[in-house]
Amino acid sequence: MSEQRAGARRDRHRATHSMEAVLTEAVALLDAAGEQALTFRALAARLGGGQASIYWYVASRDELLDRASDFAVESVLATIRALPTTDDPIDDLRTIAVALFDGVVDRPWLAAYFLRNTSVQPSSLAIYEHLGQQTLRLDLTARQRFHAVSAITGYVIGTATDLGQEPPDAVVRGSVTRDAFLGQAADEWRALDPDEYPFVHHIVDEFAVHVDADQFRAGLDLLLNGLRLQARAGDERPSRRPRR
Amino acid sequence: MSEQRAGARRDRHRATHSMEAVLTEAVALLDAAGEQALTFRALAARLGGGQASIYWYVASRDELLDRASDFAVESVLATIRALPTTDDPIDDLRTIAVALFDGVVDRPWLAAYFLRNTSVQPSSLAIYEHLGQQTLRLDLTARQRFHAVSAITGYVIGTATDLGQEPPDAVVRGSVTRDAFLGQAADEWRALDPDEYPFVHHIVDEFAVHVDADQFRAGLDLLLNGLRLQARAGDERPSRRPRR
DNA sequence: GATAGGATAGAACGGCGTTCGATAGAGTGC
DNA sequence: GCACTCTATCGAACGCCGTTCTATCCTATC
Repeated sequence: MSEQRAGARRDRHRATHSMEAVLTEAVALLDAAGEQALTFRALAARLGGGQASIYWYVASRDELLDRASDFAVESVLATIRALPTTDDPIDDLRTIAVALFDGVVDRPWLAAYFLRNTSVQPSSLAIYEHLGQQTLRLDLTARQRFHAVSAITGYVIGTATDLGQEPPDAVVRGSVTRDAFLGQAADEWRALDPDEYPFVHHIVDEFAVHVDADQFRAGLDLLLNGLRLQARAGDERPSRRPRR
Repeated sequence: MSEQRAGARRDRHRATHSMEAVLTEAVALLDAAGEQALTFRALAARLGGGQASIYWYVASRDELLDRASDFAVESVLATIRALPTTDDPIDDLRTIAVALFDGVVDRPWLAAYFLRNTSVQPSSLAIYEHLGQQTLRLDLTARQRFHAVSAITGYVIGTATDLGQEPPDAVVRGSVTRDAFLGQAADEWRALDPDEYPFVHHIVDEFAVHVDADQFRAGLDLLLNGLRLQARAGDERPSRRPRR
């Protein structure tokens, strides 16, 4: 019995991890307080072990960040895979883009991952492929398809990074509502010289009440309408097609 | 004379800075080796003084980064201000967007700044205003203009961040050309299962020879064509206009 | 039982941002 | 000429960070 007690006492300061546990806790830290909150000390504390142990699973903090990000992207990919398809490839592109946006906008660290590793990691490449397959159903050249998918991902990730910014101070703590915060920023805009900033004054009321998701959707529709136009142009010009 | 020598000796280990010198050297460090190369120790060494002195000009590293970024954006803004205008507001939007892209794509740290401070800093707000003024010449609602300008900035900054990534290893040192690097990535794509990745195989040849600036321009044109379409629709529907 | 290797941890190192207290020099009032 | 103030600078230290080194425990295998 004394040996058992001694063993139990030893176990108390000895933790057992696993790759999945490491990544899950890393994602939890990232979600809680952003990229800079992911430290080996904080992660080790969550796992109940020492910092050095984490190095058995990853070689560096950069690799930890990459693996944790890819881990999170996998769930976004699963969502996208489960989306239904319609007979309109443009609509399907929109659906996929919205799903990608939704999966990234609340996780700024994830957006940075997409921008960090362009099409190197398997999950992000799979998302790229999913978008691309919809363009195969449109009458476009290979180059136009390449450009279209790159444009969509650039727009989605860029906008998600922009809109995903956490408000500077106290909106998170609930002491200030999002509307109040927007209203304050709008007031600063209204204080600008109207002759020098006519556009800012023109849209400040829209800005004050805007919804991020609507803003994203509106820009996405501009892009997709442009793409639809391009596909129709290809459709109506038989000279671009192989001779019959 | 002995007093003069003593004074000169004292001056030798006493540096005099200025806000402009601090920001200039900070930008030089950022350009040379990216955001993480901007350390107070490295900056102090460049300025020939102590680290603590820098805190007289900025309160923190974050503020240093913000001020250095705004300092750099000012030159982009100057470029944009000097651009000529035509009778086609869409063309002018394109010109401004390209200038913004060019000013940001070679400076990943600048793109991060745009994503960090959405329309808080004066220079980026001025660029926003410049884009917006072109939309005032189009037949759109205030909301449509707000969405259009947000979409353009999101696309430009997002794409610039993406394409501005420095190649992982040795392209910078010149040991590997950009084409060879692209070719290697393309070969990895070609090794994927064609049934699972039909789109990647479809566009891999375009990817292997693509030019970043062309890719950006193509996506921008999709966005602007969508916007032109929207403006024309507003033009052709008098019911949307005030009754005569 | 002995042995090998998978898995864990303590302690330390150097680098980082930041703070503190001291102080040199330039300007000001008398 | 002198005391005083304010601007600008600096060395030294603190605490946190990623990372490494080394020692150890635990488990499976023979």
